[in-house]
Amino acid sequence: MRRVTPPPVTLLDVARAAGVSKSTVSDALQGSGRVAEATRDRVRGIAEELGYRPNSAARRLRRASTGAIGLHLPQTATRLDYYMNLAFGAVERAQEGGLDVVLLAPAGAASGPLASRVDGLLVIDPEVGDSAVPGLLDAGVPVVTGERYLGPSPTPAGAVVCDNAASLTALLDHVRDRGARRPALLAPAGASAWAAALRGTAAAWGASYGTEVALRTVPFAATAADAEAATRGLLASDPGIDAVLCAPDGAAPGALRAAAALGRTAGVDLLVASCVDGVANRGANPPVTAVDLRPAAYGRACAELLCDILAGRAAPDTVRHHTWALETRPSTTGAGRRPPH
Amino acid sequence: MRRVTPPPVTLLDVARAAGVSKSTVSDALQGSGRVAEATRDRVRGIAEELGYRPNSAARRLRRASTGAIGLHLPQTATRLDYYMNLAFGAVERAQEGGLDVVLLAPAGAASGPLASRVDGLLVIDPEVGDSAVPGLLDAGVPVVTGERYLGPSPTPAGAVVCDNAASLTALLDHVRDRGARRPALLAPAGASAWAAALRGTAAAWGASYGTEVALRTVPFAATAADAEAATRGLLASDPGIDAVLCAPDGAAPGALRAAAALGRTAGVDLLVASCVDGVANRGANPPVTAVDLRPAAYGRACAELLCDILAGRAAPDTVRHHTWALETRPSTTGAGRRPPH
DNA sequence: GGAGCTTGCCGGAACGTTCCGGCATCGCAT
DNA sequence: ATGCGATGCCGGAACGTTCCGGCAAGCTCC
Repeated sequence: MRRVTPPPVTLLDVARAAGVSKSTVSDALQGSGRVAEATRDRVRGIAEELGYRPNSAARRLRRASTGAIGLHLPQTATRLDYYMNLAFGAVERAQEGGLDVVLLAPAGAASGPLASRVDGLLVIDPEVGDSAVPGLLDAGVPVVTGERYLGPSPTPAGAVVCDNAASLTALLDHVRDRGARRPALLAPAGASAWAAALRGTAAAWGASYGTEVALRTVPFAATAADAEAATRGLLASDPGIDAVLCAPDGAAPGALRAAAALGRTAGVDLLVASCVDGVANRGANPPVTAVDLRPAAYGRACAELLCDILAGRAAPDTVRHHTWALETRPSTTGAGRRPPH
Repeated sequence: MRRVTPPPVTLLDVARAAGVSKSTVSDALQGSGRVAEATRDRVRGIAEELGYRPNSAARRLRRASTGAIGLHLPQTATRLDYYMNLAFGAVERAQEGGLDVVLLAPAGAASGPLASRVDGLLVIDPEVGDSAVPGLLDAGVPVVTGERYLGPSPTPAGAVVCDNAASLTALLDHVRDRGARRPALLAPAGASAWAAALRGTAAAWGASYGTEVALRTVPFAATAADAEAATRGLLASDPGIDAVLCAPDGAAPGALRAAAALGRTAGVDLLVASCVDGVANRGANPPVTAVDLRPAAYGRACAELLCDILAGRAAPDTVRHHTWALETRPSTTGAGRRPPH
């Protein structure tokens, strides 16, 4: 069997091997202090040769920083590949800044002394109803939220926001352009900034066109079954509806099912679109038009802002904007047009 | 503005407040050493009152353990909610053992001194082609893999495996039971244990029934489009095929699309099932029969094994088994039966 | 040629915890 | 009384790093 503990090489080992003091080694490797270039190179070489790996616990203790950031995702995230993409984007960017990302349990409560385990926190789509969020905002470390937090009290140190009003408007304009006159919105429940923006925008858009966007509330992470039921209800109470915009990721196929069951042709008779893109939309039949929030890039942006704040490169209370893209697919072909291909 | 640094309470502060030494405080809080019950309670109370939070960097330095485990997911995982569920299961269980989970970047290469940042590693569905895996197996910390690693060299300290042969057999038996006589398998590319088991099982099952299970290779994390193309190809080359088992998560809707496009009725004319359950299957039209690998429980099991190994409760080289469940849905109703409901 | 500056390096303290050995004190049996 | 083990607590060292003050040696400049 291999050695259980291949004895770790410390700074002192390198120092001895190089015939200098540990301070010099530290300075040489860190690029700090005053060290002759020749010495620096020599020390670097020896460290490399010995396979020196700095002990991160010691470093963290001394520097009073943990070298890690926490990532909190909505409790309901587990069904959405959207958040997986976002998480990996964040990990990638954090790594570039030398930071680890520790995944926080959605339940959140039982975790220990958060402040001593992470230097900062990424809180994605914070919902007012999420009991873990206040604790996170108050953990004593800088917090960057993905989307704003609408709850009371502690202001996060930063936020990266999407222009949800603009994206829903674009979606509504798009289905209108494809012939829809009575669009409906399956709006997410809960008090997230996203949900609030969508509801407000639907009302505003309706007002500006002299029509009203029918609203139906579905769970934050609605399933296809939720969307199907909501769509059936919607069409039952108002058969004139000719487009269903489905807010949550992954639920749009349910709207397609409802359409089929009610004898409507999705994409022609009844346009269907989703406010969040994801694998379920691309794989649906027909594929569903959606707003691509570019989750990986979103994750990167959040991590980047947190890195910048931690490094003092960005002021606290910085707000940055993240851009989206409209992915047009056959589910919004419209009656007057031939389906592509 | 709030104080930037609400001065951290150390062991020494508690000791002073309690009128004892720091050793006693440490012993009292850890439950170690010999401390009078009365003292222990008093110290606990004071620590609580002062809001004492142990500094994890110091603790880790002293204990020579990091208090964290790393989690590596396949590079292609970002599109699959399956891995998100698995990850959260692992986080939950790790937290019960007092461990943080740090998410490793799929690319993996650029990471620093892994061994000093984590006490152990979870490597899920390790593919031979994944260049990050050998480095992880050789990082000098215990590794638990989810599914076996088929590559050469370093043996992981533990593994949690699924009986993929049994689950695919169950799926094949199920479609046969529903009338299918010429099932086909959309098998994943790549050299993972999962892919290997599926191929082997398909061959064995075919042999035992005197028929041959047609094979078509699709990417490890195939999209619906991949599955659609593969299904078309399959049916073109052999129109007698009456069931398509789609290995990768999220791809089965493509098989449904292909069926529709070729004038077959999915669930009746052509049975469709998936070897991995996920939101895409549940939301498809019709919903797709699948093997539920219970990813959250799987993640828990992996984390639990690693915790046990780290705590010395499980021997190195332990292998544990994880159970699956067959989720029967309308996509495999079969010709002879009425679709449910 | 001495004052004053810069350069290159070093020693030691500190970060906050855990853990080991040691020292009183006390009770109990001899 | 004396010995002795158990109990309760304490002091100090150690973990490996960073960072600050300091000290020689060499340089410049009048």
